[in-house]
Amino acid sequence: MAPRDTFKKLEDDKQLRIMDAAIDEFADHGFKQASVNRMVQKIGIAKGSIFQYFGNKEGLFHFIFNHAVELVRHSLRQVKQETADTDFFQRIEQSLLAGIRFIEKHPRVYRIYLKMIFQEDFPLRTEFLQQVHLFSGEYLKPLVETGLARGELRPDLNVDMTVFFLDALMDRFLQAYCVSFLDAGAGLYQAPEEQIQQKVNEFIRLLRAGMGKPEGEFGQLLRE
Amino acid sequence: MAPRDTFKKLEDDKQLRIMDAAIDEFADHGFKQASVNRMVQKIGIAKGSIFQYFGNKEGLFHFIFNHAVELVRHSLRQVKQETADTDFFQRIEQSLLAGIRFIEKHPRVYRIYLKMIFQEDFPLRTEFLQQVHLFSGEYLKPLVETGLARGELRPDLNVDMTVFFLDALMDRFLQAYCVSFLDAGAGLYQAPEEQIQQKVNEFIRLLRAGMGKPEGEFGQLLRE
Amino acid sequence: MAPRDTFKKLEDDKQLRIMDAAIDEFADHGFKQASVNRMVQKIGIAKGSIFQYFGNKEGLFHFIFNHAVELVRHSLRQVKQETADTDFFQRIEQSLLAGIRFIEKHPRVYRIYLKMIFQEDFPLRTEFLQQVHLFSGEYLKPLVETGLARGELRPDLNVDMTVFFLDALMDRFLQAYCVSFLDAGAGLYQAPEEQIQQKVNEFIRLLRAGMGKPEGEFGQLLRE
Amino acid sequence: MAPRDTFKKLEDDKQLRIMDAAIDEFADHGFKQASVNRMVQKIGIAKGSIFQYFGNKEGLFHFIFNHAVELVRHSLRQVKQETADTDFFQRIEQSLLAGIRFIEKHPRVYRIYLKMIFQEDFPLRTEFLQQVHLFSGEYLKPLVETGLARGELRPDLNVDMTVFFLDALMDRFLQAYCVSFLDAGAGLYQAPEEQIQQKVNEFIRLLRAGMGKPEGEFGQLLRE
DNA sequence: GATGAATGAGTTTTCATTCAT
DNA sequence: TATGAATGAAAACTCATTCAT
Repeated sequence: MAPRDTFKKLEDDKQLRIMDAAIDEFADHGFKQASVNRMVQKIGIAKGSIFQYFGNKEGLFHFIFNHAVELVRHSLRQVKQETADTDFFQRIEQSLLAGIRFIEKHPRVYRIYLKMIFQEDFPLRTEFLQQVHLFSGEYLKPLVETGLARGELRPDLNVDMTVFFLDALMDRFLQAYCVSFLDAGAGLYQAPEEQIQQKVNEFIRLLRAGMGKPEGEFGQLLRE
Repeated sequence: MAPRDTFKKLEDDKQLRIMDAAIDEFADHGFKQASVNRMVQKIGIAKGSIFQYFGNKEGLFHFIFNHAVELVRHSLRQVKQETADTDFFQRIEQSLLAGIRFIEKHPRVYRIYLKMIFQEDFPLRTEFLQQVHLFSGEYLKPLVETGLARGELRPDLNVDMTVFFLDALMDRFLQAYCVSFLDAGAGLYQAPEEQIQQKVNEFIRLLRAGMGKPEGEFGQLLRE
Repeated sequence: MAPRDTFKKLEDDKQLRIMDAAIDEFADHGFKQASVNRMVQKIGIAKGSIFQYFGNKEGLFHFIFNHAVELVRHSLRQVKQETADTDFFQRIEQSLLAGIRFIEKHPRVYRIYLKMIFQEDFPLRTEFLQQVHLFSGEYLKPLVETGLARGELRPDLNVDMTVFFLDALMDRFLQAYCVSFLDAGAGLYQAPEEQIQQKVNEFIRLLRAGMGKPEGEFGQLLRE
Repeated sequence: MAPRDTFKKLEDDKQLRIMDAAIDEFADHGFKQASVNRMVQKIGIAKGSIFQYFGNKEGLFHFIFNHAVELVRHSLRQVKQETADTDFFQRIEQSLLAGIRFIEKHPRVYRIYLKMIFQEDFPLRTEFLQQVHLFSGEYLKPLVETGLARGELRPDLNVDMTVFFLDALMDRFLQAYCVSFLDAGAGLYQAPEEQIQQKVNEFIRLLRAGMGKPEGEFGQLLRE
C-alpha cells in the first residue's frame, strides 16, 4: 500500500521517473491492462525493482492513487481559501477554472480518474467512489449553504439536489473539456483554448439564471 | 469489419446467442480484457467459428458496435417522431426518459459506451466519438432551432453552445443515473427509482429557467 | 483434477511421453520444484498445451497421482488373489517381493511416494496419507486376522499393533531396498540384486520367529 | 563450506538466532524452497551478511548440516556410555528412547533429515547418506558384536544382516513416531504419547523373540 | 565488516490466432 | 464449414546473488 522505504530512499530524479512512467501506463491502459514490463523498460530499471519498491502491481497503483488524491485535495483547498470572500457564482466559476488548470497540468491523472469511474476492476474503486462522493458533500454543500444564507441563491432550492446538479454539471463540463483537450486532433468539439473562458461564462450565466436570486422586486414578484 | 456471410447464414437463434455473449463479455471486461475463450464456452461453439465469422476479435467488436449504434439510432428516431408536436422542453424531457428507458433495457450496451469514452484502446474509438458527436448535430441541433423558431427558447441563445450544453447536461444526467443504477449498493448517490422522475422534473425546471423564454413582458423588461 | 478430454484424445504415444516426462519431473523434484518449463521442453510441445490438457500444474499432478494409485492398487489386488491359499508368512513374503518388483518396474512412482511422505507441500498430501493408512487396514488387517484364525500366528498377538509392525517393517524394508536401488553407486548398503532374496528370507525368518506359533507342545509350554 | 571467521566472531546470541532461523527455514521448506529472504527478515540482519558469513545458500546449509550431525553424534555417544553395562536389548531400548527424546527436542533437525533422505537435490545428500551408513557401522555393529559375545543373541545371527535389520526397524519406528508426532491432527496412526512406551516394549519383545537366545535347554533343542 | 538496492533468469498461467482434419 | 488442438508471446511475480556505499 505505502511504498517501501526502499523507494523513498531513491534519488528524487529516479522516484519521479518511476512515478511518471507509472502514471503514463495507468493513464493509457487502466489498471489491469497496464504492463509492469513496459514500465520498467521505459524507466530502464530491472523488473524486480518495482516489486521491491511496491510489493506488487496493486501496491504501485495504491501509491500513484494516493499521490493523485493528494494533488486534487491540495488544489481544492487552495481554491476554497482564495475565494472565501466572493459570491457563490464566482466561487463556482473559480472552481471550474481550477479544475481546468488541474487537467491541463495533470492530464494523465485526470485520465486515470475517468478510467476508474467506468472500469469495474480497479483495486481501489469502491474507496475511490466514496472519496469522490465525499467531495460533493464536503466541498459543494458548504458552498451552497453559504450561498443560500447570503441570499445569493433562490431560497426555494433544495440543498441536496442542488449539490447533485452542480456536481453533475461541473463534472461533465470538465469531462467534455478534457475529452476535447486530450483528443485534440480527433476532431471532437474542437474546443480551442480561447473559447474556454467564453464557455465558462456561458455556463455561469445559465447557472445564475437558473439558481440565482431574481434581481429586484419585480423579479421577486414574477416568481411568486 | 462486417460479419462474413457465414455468420448471416446461421440460424437466428445462434446469431442471437453469439451477440448476447459478446455484449456480455465486452460490457464486463472492455475490449482487450474480453476473452474469446469465455465467449465460445458460454455460447457452446468452437473457438475457430468466431474467427471464421468475424476474422478476429476486433471484427466481432465492430459488429457488436454497429449493432449498438443501430439500437440507439432507432430509439432516438422514435422519440423524435412521437414528440414532434410538443414544445422544446417536453421533447428534451421525453428524450431524457427515453435515454433512461434505453439504459434499463440495454444496460450492457450503455456500459460498453461508457467504457469506450474513457478507454483509449478500443478499436473504433475515434469513429465512435465522431458518431457520438454527430448525434448532437443531427439530433439536438434541429430541436434547438425549432425551439427558437417557435419562440420557446430565449432568442439570445447561441445555437451551437446551447447544443453543447444540452449534450453535456443530458449525457451527464444519464451517466449519473447509470452509475447509480449499475452500482446499486455501492452507495454512490443512491438514487432510488422513485426519485428519478422528480430529478427529471427538477432538471427540466432548471433548463426552463435558464433557457426558456421569460414569461410575460415584465420578465422581458427585466432581462434587457 | 481429471485430465480434459483434449488429453485423452491424443495419440497414445504422445500421452505416454507426456506422462513419462511428468513422472520424471515430479520424481526428481517433488511438486513445487518441478518445472513445467522443463517438462514441455523435454516432451517437445508448446508450454500452453500442458495447461490445455490439465488446467494447471496441480491438475497434472492429480492425474499422475491417480495413475500411480491405480498402479499400486492393481499390483496389490493381484498378489492378494494369487496367494489366497498360502500361509501367512508366505503371503507376506510374496507381498514384499511384489513390492520389490513394483519398485523395479516403477522406481519413479515410488520416489514420488517417498517424497510425498516427507514433503509438506504436496497438493494431495492429506488424502494421500489417508490412502496409505487405509492400505494397512484394508490389506494387512485381513491377512493378520486370517493368520490368527488359521493358527499360523501366536494367539496372544494384538491385531492392531501387529498390523502397525508389519506396515512399518515392510515399508522400511522397501525403503531401504529402494534407496539402495535408486542410489546404486552412491555406496549405501550396496545391496546387490542376488542378496535380495536372501534378505527377504531372513526377514521372513525373523518374523516367523517373533510372530509365528511356537512349534509343538514343548514350545507352547516354554512360553507359558 | 565452513562458515567464515566473520561468522564465528559474531556475538553468540546472533549466531544462535541465525542458526535457529536457518533450521526453521530448511525444516519447513527443504533446501531449494528455503528462502534466504525470509531468513534474514526473521533474523533482522542484512541479506548480504548471510552471503558474507557462508558464501552462499549451500554454504549455510553445510554449516547447519554439520551442526545437526554433531548433535546426533553427541546424543548417541551419551547413550552408548550410559548403557555400557546393560544387556543388548536394554541398550536397543534406550537407544530408541534416546531417539524419541531427540526428535522431541529437535523436531526440526529430524525433519531436515527426513527431507534429505528422499529429496535428491540436497547439496550434501551423498555425503549425508554415507554418514548415516557409518552410523550403522560405528554404532550398531559393536552393540551386536558385544551382544553375541555375551551370549545375549542367538549365535546363528549374521552380524551385518542383523545390523541392517536393526537399522531399518529402529529408523522406521522413529519415522512412524515422528510422522505421528509432526502430523498430530492429520489422523495418521494417531499414536498418543502414553502408548509410546507400550509400543517400545512390544518392539523390544518382538526383537527379543526373534533375535534373543532361546531360554533353557528345551528351547535350544527345539530349534535344532 | 555490514548493508540492502539492483539484477535478471526463473516461475506459472492466459489467450488470440492458426490450421490440419 | 466447423472444429478444437497447438502455439508462443506476454503477463505478474520470486529470489539467490552481487557490489557500491
